[in-house]
Amino acid sequence: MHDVNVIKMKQMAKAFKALSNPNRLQIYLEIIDQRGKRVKGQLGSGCGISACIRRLNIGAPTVSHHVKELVNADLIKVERKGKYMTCFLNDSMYDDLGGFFDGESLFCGKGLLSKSK
Amino acid sequence: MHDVNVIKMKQMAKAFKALSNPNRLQIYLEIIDQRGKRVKGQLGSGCGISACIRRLNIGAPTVSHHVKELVNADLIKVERKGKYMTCFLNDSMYDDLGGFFDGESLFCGKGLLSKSK
DNA sequence: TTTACGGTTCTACAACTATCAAAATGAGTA
DNA sequence: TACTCATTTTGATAGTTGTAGAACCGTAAA
Repeated sequence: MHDVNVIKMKQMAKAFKALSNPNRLQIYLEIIDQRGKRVKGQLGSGCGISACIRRLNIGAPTVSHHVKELVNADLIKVERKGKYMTCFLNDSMYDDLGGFFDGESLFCGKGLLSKSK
Repeated sequence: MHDVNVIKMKQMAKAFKALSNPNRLQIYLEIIDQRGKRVKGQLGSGCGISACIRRLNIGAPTVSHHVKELVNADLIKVERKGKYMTCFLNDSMYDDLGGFFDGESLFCGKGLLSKSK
């Protein structure tokens, strides 16, 4: 009886996990901050990875790993421009996460859990 | 130069970590679902722990552990009613998390990270 | 082509996490 | 008091995660 909600919930848990590490959360915030946001199709300025590496107190391999996790959780997208890597916010996931806490969520008050009674 | 935002961000990371486990997320959703919500001061029906234990496929000690983590992350509150334990949503944290993703957050576009340039 | 640089992959390890079983606690009830 | 039930604590274990170091890959500039 696999509900669409169950899938979405797993996706949410994955996103929360990606945001649960302070360094990863900072990277995510930096990406939001650098206006890689609300520019579907045509990309905004985005956020360079090397900037993150410089600002955070962790090594390049670790940042690379974190970025991969954020991509894997659908929170951000990355794009290669020649030698450089730029990160952009995934707007739809950002919106989904916002919807999760707005009291109108698919998850609250119906479906998923309440059906098991 | 410890900002209030830095503290808040750590709190957020902690909350996300608490929600990053699927079972814990389900418990949280169940607590929202059972109307332990929007009833400041006077508590709603809340969510019994034994109900969670029955519905989730994990043992009582594990549920107890998860509930403690949710409390520790300020996501929920618990109250003993005689023999039973009841969980209630922490509204202010719920709102904070919602605010995180609404584009108006303290974290976006100013403070915290942008100040480092 | 050689060099430099941005970023990745691989490997390893310490620290942490989820889970269970068993024992303990605590509150109501007989 | 003794008994029962709900929940917690303790202890153990299997698995996961964050991180760094070393080596590597791709691109661009000299």
